[in-house]
Amino acid sequence: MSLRHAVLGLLSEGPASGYDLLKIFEISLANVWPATQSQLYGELGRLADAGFVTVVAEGPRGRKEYAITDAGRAELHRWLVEVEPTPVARRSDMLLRVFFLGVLEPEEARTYLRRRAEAADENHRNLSELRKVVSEGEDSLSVYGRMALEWGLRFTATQRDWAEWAEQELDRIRKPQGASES
Amino acid sequence: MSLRHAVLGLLSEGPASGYDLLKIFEISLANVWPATQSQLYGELGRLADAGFVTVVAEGPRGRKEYAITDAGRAELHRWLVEVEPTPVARRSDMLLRVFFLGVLEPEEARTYLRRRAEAADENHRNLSELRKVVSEGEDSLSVYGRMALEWGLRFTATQRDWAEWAEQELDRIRKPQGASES
DNA sequence: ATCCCCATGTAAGCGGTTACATGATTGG
DNA sequence: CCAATCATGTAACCGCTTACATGGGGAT
Repeated sequence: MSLRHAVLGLLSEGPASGYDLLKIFEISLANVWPATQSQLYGELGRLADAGFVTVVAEGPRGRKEYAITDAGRAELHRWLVEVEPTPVARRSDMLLRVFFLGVLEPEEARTYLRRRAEAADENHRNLSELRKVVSEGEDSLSVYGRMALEWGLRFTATQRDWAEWAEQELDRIRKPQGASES
Repeated sequence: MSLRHAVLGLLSEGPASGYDLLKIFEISLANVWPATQSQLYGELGRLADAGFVTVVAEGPRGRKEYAITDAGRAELHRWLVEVEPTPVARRSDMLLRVFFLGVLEPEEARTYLRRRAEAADENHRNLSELRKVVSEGEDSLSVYGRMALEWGLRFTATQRDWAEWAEQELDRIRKPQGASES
């Protein structure tokens, strides 16, 4: 149930409409907690029912501006300090495929790992670009967002290095210990 | 829809019952693709309907032994070589919290990051232990399982290092560039 | 006999994705 | 006036989690 806390977190910086929040999700939280329009409006309704947010203004086109309440702030704080984060990579179909590499031809397995390294490297480059773009901005979200971005950079680098190592490892597996050529 | 391919992958090593598969999930795939009993039996039924597996034997207590079919093997192969793996860490409530570290007292934020480092280190130690346990075993699942385990080791180490870096970074954020003490 | 393990199944609920649906307002 | 954008909402579906439910068979 993190979407609700993502919303509370964003509203803790100031009031916003569902539409505003959606934009913020797209530009700044997209890489850590993507949310769809559908989900967002639903959650805002539930948050209002629970008393964690209230409608503070109504604008044109039925626009509703929400603000966080004291109860909402308390809930956000509780989530931040008391709730243990869920393990990051609990499910990975990328690693699941690794378990079954044995059913592939050696060449196919190699290609798979090679592609993992390339994909990781591409992600890494994209994040590097993103860092340049967001390097200004002294608001809280930007400052801590860069901290999260650093995680992404390190993570993708690790992923790339592992995939390259694993590709090497394939040879070791097929040509075991004592094997000498010729 | 990776559960079905996890099942196909396991059955590609030989026939097994739902119960057998459940045990294998618990001991070897638990860290990459956990599955519950409930899910597993449902999926086996659907796989049979789709013609990817068949019941090859019935044992005591209603036990049904499933084997993969040629169509199942083809589907497994297709999934392995053609389907792009989904990005590993698409959602992270651990990183989501990082975005909102600004709402906490400096001391609380520091505690949060410290705990991340500790948790990562603990995971790292657990995986190191696991590696000792599974270091034998020359079957395909063990060999490639160790490759996946190496990913876990590198990943948890990166996570720990990042959290330690981020904790340092907190100071830099609160005491900006030109600030001198006294 | 009894207890533990083997063994399979069903149902409710939750969060997320995709698609559908509608309409107002503003800028060129 | 027309298009793009603002703006909110509903419904169907899918996979995962938790809990419930039932019963047979082997070991001591």
